[in-house]
Amino acid sequence: MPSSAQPKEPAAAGEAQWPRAILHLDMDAFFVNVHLLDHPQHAGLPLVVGGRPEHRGVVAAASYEARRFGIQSAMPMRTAVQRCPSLLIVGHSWPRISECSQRVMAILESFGPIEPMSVDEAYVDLSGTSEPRHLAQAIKARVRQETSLPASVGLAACKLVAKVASDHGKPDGYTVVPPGSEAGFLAPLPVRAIHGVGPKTAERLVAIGLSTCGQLAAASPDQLSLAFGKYGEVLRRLALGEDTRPVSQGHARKSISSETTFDRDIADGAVLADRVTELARDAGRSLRRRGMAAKTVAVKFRWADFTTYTRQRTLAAFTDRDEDLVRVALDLWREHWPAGQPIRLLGVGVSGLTTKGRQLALDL
DNA sequence: TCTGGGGTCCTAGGACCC
DNA sequence: TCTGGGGTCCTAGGACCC
Repeated sequence: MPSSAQPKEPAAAGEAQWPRAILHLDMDAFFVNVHLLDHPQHAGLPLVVGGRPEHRGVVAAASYEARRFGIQSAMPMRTAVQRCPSLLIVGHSWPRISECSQRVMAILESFGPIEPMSVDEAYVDLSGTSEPRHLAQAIKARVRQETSLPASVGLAACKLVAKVASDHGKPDGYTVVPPGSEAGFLAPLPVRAIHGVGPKTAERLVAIGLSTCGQLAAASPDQLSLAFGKYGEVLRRLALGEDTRPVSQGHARKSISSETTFDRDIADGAVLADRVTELARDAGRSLRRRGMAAKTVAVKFRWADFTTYTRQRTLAAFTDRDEDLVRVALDLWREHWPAGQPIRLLGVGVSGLTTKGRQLALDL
């Protein structure tokens, strides 16, 4: 676990020219530290934010003290408690998390165009500024001053490397990767460090002898193409730190969904139908709150053995009405639920979204 | 007593149209 | 006997991320 708060500047060499300057900011153990703002007496304890073990909860965020017990996010809470019986489990405080997130994003926005990736993470485009390093330090300092929350930042000429850099220095990190030193910075890191290389891809890469970014970068295009098709070349370029994706503001939402895992698997059709109805109404509320309408409705099932199905249907027209969403969701559910089959999770989602304004314009 | 909830993107196959 | 192609829409599943 990296614990240094010292600035790290691999291959720092003179004042480099920045073709683009992209900062990635990632809040450290965000949910945990937001909780500690209001409960300072919990500081220093092994603490996690997440769902209760008796409700099949998982860890959303773990304090650094909890991590020493081998506890990580996404771990089943039951497992976490086994590893640390004295673990303190607290729920999410969504209003507080949202408020802190908005304050952080407002600070970032005052420095340049931002692309938020989640509540606790965003890119800032500092291209064209004369002193991106100083700005990166100023951003980190202002976040700390104005929110009392620690963050890690990474500065590089592309998004991929900025992201890896912010991760590299955690917690409280400040890592600059000057232009030209990207490949050297990435080379010793495991392929898993690349954003987009998950467990499956990493396993396949390791199986063909490519464990580090340096090995991936040096692999023959033919070998990669054979194993990964077109994606092979993408991977190789990422491992070299070549990434031209822009920092883009204003992503349009593509889907909205609501799902629930039951404390115990349920096989009672009446109970399940009620939950499908509630979930469809949740989706309807979300749509209307955002002033959107949807054309496709999907129902998601997860059986006791964790296998997961989705079944979707596209309508003739956009809708944001509970009545329509509930009807389609219930139809899908009835058509595809083998009566009596115990269900672990139910979900209802909508996609094919449009804003109401555009829908009205089309209707006229 | 394993395994949340909210998303995005990609692939692949079938239907359908020109 | 032949069985083109490209484009778009739709569905389902999987990898991945926070």
